[in-house]
Amino acid sequence: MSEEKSLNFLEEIIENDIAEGKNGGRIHTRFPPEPNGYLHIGHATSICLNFGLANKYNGKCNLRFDDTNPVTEETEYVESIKYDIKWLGFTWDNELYASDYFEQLYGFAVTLIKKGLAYVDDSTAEEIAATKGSTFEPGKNSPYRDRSIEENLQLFEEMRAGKYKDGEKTLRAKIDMAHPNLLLRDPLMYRIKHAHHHRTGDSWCIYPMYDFAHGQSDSIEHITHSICTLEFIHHRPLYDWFIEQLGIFPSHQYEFARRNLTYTVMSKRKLLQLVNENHVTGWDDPRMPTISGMRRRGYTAKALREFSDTIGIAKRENIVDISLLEFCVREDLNKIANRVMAVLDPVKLVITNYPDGQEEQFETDNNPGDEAAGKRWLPFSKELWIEREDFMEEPAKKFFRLAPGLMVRLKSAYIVKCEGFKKDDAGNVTEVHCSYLPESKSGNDTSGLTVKGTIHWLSVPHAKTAEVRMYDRLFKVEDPSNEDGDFKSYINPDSMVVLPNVYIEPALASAKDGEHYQFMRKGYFCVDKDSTAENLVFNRTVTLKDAWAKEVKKG
RNA sequence: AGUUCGAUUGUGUAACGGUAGCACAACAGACUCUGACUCUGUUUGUCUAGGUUCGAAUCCUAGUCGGACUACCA
Repeated sequence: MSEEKSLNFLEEIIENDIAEGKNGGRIHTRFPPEPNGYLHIGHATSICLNFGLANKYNGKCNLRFDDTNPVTEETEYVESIKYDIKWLGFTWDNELYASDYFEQLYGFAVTLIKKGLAYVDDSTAEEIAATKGSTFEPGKNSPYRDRSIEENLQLFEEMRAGKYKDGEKTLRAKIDMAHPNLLLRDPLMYRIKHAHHHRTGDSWCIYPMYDFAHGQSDSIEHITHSICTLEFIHHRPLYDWFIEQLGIFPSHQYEFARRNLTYTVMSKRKLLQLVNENHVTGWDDPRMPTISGMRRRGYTAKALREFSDTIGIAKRENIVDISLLEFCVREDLNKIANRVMAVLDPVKLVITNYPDGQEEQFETDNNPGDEAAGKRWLPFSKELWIEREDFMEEPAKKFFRLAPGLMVRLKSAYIVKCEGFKKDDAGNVTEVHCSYLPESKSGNDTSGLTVKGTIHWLSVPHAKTAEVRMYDRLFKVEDPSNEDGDFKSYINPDSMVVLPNVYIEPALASAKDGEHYQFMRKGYFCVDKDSTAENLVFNRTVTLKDAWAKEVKKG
């Protein structure tokens, strides 16, 4: 496969810029999160994009926290964001903060005042909103719009000095109240907030608006390609206006369409609701589309990067099928996860012709696709646990498992033939009775038989137990945000089903937090951080593809 | 209404005037000591209407549909 991978539209722009010698061929991107929440899969895409582009074109990528709103931002979020980026496999060139530029930004504001391009406004928030106009109506000039430069300078200085209360005054850019782009109708540059900032403490009581900080921060850092999502496209003319009036480095912003995923929600507001209203256990609940949640669920960084690569990047609205994400997760886990046996819904299998009290050990591959993963031993005895669904009293068509008269291979052990079963008064099968073929021993099979089915099993006296949390998609509908009514009414009630007593191989008892396993024929699972010495907890990361389930569905 | 971005199979993304391709999903089959993995094959697409051209997903015109914008949030 030597075919060239085609370029996405950002790579095309970058390669053109390099070809034309723009910025001396230098490429510098940045990832600019606000430290007011946890990163989600949408951010992961942006991280992969920005860091990936820098890597590909031998450039640099900064991590810059856009921390211009002290009320919502916290150091805790800074730490979680840094952790997630590192975990995803990326390293930033500089760790920066918009708050590092507060003094410089203040200077920019003074410059604009002196050029007659900014003014202090005494209007209230309501008055400003009321005079903003609308998409079909121009706005009205503020009565304070024509204050003298000297007066503006003095008032702005007093704002900084703490002479005024929150909301009493703002600094606004003097652009055009009739501009067709609402964002250019004298946008706010500074507001008063007597609030403690996570980094600058109490040294400021005025804070720049995002729009007055973001573009200039990029400029200060000499970012060549400032990449963000489409909803900021209307802000670009404003950033360009500030940059031009200030005569500073012309960073250029490029916008791409944010990625949406089926069966989930992505907005911070909605995710926050899920957490606050206890629909999930926290930001890192394995059902959350947060990076921390997916990590806990057992998704790997490699799978997330692969997913990001595969879905590509464009400008049209989209909703990516979550099965693609799941495919990427399986693809990676298939390579790295050791196979083990676990019986989730047990029924006892008794081998009638196996001697009482006899035990054997069978050797089996940890990963048949990876010799280096090694082998392990499985204890075997007369009584085994098997999966309840692997037995049918009256077998369906194409059912290749156990039913009276049918044979299966016990994985890595013997071929057994079902001779009968026992039921309780309620009609539930309590025991399956089989005979085994001693000459069919795995690895040394002289029986000459081939059976269609192979099932997993666990020796009753040797099996240990664990708690298993079976996760499924969080919502019942593809696009919960687009349905009528409250998105939360579409939560999947079965998104987490806890199995408190699952049988596992004895070797699994020492599994460690975060380890990935494939429970053969059942799916990929990982050890949850809630595990204790007494109670091991596994999360189901994702199921295996299941052709039989499809067959059953078809009826 | 204004500004602005967009429209290629069920989903995502290519094709840069010259055979509409790739991945996922779906379907059919092969293989299988995991009904997994792997492999093979199949179905489904250029928003509409005009125009330019030997030739249009691509260029032009007009329309249609969808998104975003009217926070002292980012």
